[in-house]
Amino acid sequence: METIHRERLKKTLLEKVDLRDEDFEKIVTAFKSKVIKRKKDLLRVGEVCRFHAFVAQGFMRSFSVDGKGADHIMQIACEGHWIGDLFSIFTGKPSNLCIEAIEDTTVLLIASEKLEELYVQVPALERYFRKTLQAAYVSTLQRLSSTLRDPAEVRYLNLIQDQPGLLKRVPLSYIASYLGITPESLSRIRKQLLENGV
Amino acid sequence: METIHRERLKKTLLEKVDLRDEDFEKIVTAFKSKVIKRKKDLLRVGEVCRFHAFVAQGFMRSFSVDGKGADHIMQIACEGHWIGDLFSIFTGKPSNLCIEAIEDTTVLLIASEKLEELYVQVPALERYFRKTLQAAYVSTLQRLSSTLRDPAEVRYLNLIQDQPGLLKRVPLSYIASYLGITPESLSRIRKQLLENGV
DNA sequence: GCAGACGCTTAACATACATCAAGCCCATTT
DNA sequence: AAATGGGCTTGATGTATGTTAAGCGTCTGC
Repeated sequence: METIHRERLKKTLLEKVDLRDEDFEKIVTAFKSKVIKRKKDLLRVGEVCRFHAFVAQGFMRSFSVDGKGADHIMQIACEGHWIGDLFSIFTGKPSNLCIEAIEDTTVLLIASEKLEELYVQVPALERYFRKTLQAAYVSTLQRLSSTLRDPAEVRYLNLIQDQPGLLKRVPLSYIASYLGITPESLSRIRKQLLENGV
Repeated sequence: METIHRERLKKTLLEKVDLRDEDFEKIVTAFKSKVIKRKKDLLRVGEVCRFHAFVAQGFMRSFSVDGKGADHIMQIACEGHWIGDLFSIFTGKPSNLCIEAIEDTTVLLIASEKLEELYVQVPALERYFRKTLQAAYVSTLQRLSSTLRDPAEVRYLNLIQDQPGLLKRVPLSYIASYLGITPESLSRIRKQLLENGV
């Protein structure tokens, strides 16, 4: 594993918990790195997801495909974030999601079983994941709330305010899908905003 | 605390983890019961939520109010389920939600701080809440996914299939709000379904 | 340098759902 | 029994978003 990716992982863990160097060494050996080319996938619909993936460099997305073949993006994960299908990991059932690289991406993978074992040896790691899970849950609740009550224009503005980097590196069609609208609708919304000087 | 409510709590915990009687005794003394009359609230917008509430009997709902004064129901919790504002509990910030009784309801309250202390004394309790949190998160992800991809009719059918009891005890206007539509729209959807003999 | 694919935009039209306003049914109060 | 109010439905109309189809740049592989 390249040093830069190790350091990226270490930095991310240290943001939430204290970790002795020897603990980090134990942790890092449980990961293996993998490069995924743009538009290639890490998980396909129907497979059981047995890993958590840490995005060391690049962008990944997870999405489901509806009856008409349209994508619906659940998550967009950039450097320093995790991606996986928690439904499949926790229940052991086949995933309804596809996980794929948006650009050439390096992920660090850890088997979910292995992670459970590490929890016992390194309690700080369990604390890290509990905190991360809590934060992700709260953020999903807010996304749901916003989806239920705000029009697409407001959701778009909130998104680019929270994650300005997205616009630069992710196609607009993906952002539209993440917001739950079509690329055409997003295009109209953006035009409207431009005309009003926002 | 009435015996029937103690037993309701005990039964719910035992569904997910093993628990010695003495541990349950330790746990149960940390709760205090409270009766909330129909339409009265347990938490108001702007307050910091410092508790988890176990619904021992009755129905509670949590909702936010938008700029036009319309409710948007985030959660409907019946007997054996938990309700609270995780955003506020985890961040310590004031809540954007109101939590209120749908019918006369008995809740068992535990301070979130107290719960943290109990985790140390009774590891099985921490395991219980971790599992519960995971399940709730996964279920929220699926609700979000459905909200993004399915029309309201499908979401309604899924809801009454998963929780048939709701229809009997919760006003349709609340179900509409939970689905993210108006009561008028839900009424039309139900009419349509009746005409098609569903 | 060119063909093709991709990402984005635009326009015309269709649909799902919201809004506004009215009225009905049923339970509760008087 | 009449009056009241809440919950639900209905109809007419409005709006946000979807659908279909076309076109336009830009990048990329050949």
